[in-house]
Amino acid sequence: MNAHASAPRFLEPRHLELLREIAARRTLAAVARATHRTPSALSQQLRTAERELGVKLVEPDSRGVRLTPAGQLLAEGADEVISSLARVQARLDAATGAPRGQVSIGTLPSAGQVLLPQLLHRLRDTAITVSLDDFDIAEADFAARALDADIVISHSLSGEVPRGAEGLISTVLAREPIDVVLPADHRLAAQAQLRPQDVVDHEWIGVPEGYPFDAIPVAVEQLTGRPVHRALRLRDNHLLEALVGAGAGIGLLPRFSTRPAPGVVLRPLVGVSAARAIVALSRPDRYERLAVRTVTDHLVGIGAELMETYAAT
Amino acid sequence: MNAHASAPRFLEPRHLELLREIAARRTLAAVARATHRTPSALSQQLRTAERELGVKLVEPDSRGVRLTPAGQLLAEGADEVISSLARVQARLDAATGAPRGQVSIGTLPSAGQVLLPQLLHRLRDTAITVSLDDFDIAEADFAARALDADIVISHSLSGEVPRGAEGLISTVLAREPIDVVLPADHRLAAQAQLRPQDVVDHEWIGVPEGYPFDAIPVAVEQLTGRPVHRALRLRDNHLLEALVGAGAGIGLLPRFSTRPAPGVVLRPLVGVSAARAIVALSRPDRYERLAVRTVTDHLVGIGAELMETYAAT
DNA sequence: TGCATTCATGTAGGCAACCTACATGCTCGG
DNA sequence: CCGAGCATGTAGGTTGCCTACATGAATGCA
Repeated sequence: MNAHASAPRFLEPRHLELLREIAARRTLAAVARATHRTPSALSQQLRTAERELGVKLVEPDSRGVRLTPAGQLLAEGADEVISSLARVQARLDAATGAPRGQVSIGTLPSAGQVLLPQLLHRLRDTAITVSLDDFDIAEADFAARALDADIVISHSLSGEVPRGAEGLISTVLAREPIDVVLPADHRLAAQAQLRPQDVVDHEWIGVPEGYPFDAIPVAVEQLTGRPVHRALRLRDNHLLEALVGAGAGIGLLPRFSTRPAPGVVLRPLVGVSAARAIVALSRPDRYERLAVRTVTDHLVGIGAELMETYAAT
Repeated sequence: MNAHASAPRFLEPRHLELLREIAARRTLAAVARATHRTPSALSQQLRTAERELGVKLVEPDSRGVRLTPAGQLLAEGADEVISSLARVQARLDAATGAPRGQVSIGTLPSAGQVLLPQLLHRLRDTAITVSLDDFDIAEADFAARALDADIVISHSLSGEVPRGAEGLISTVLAREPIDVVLPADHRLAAQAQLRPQDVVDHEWIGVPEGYPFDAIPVAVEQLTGRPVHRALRLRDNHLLEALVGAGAGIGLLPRFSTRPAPGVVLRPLVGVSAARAIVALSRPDRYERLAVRTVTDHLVGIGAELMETYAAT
């Protein structure tokens, strides 16, 4: 653990980032998958880092590896260094005028559907390119995606920031009402708006437990003191809409991203808090990049336009 | 100036440092000399940096180069990044227990003579190695040496920090009286201490103009209103002492670093400020390194011991 | 208690990056 | 007008990083 061979002038950001990734993902293989490299490459990098620094950075730990205290220290320092690098780069980009580079976005399908077409339009003729991933997951899992993507478009019904997003930069893009979706010939369709006691005794099509939308039927149950019967639990909004149209029950859909099909109608739900916050999440060091900030700013603008559009109607 | 080819994940510290060096040294050839590389290597690095960033960083400027605004921006950012890297490294070193690496010291010969033997002794059995350079130069030139060395041991008669050392970390290591050196059989040798009017009319052996010690005869001239006659101007203290012993005149020597030869004696000079501050200078980013701080701390300790030793006698 | 899965790590070879040596061309000063 | 000093280009060697593949260890399930 001695015999350090002519250490390079600097601690290498490459190594720091690797350590941070290991700290976050717990296993070399996971880091390798996330960074599109082989575990072998990472293992070799670790060894050269250890050789350069003269310290052990990882230890075997059952099936995987564990950071040594020294490794952990560097992993923590990584944020500081990488943020500083990104800050300088951002200043350069700002001076050069045009932010550049690839911004990776992970998004809910429903929110992405209304936000991203506009975004791509706005990014046309800029040096920013976008890579996309989409997923529909439990509220608490959105934060984990901020490891992979520069910006995660998530939603929260519990407040302004999704659970688990502590330590992330979170920006509210819009507040979107969640409406009740009914067959057009449903008895309740005659009412302009619906109260909890109107809907509690009908057959529901819900979402899996832990999914944000589930907060609404839960609130209805608490308010009325009666159980909501969820006949089905689905993730995909369009599938749900189709089933509602087929008379399988009533459901909930976000207002902006739903253009009701002929057989169904949307009705506002009043008397419980029935809205979601659409929130962009970023890890602080990723948010230092000007391109990332720029995209986030655009998303804020698009969200504001969206709310205006619907407020006007 | 477009067509950026898959920029690496990070701004490279290597490039930032290069730009900072160019900002400081004004010419590629000078940087090449200072970093022991060829100008060609630097030129190529610049081109790759420009390719990666998609910005021109330098422009031809008469015989040399000049940083573009973008280059200047990055050169300024370099301090931030490199300091941050060094800070993390310092934390690692502190945790590992032992600071490591090479610390380059540039020093005055006289101060080095009394400080460095002790320093090397203290660094025995540590992982710190020292490289040395020595020079005897004008007070205002010491700061420039902080570009090359991690620690510059300099001195100032004008105050606590040498002129030109703004922006550098400066640490006072010791205050050393400057005594008058006389032939042992000189008439003034009978006095325990000497006043300006005692010495002004004798033949002096001085230092080149601008050198710190010259401040003392200048003060004597101002105080007495009479000119000091400098028969010779020398840099080397031992040479001066030998010539004083040979009766060529009287001179000034720092007390700690002079062990008077048989034929000469030292006498304190009172009535003017006759002392120098021995000061360690470091560029802030270099000072972030734990090894550099450790060596500086040792120097402070050695300086304190030195003053105690002389106060006791 | 096997047996497949999931890790980490080692080796060999390709590919790109960096540097030196050398040559060329430009700019200034005598 | 010529030489000194500087930047830049090219060719070639060396090093470093990564993939592909093989090995070995630990885990969890039948």
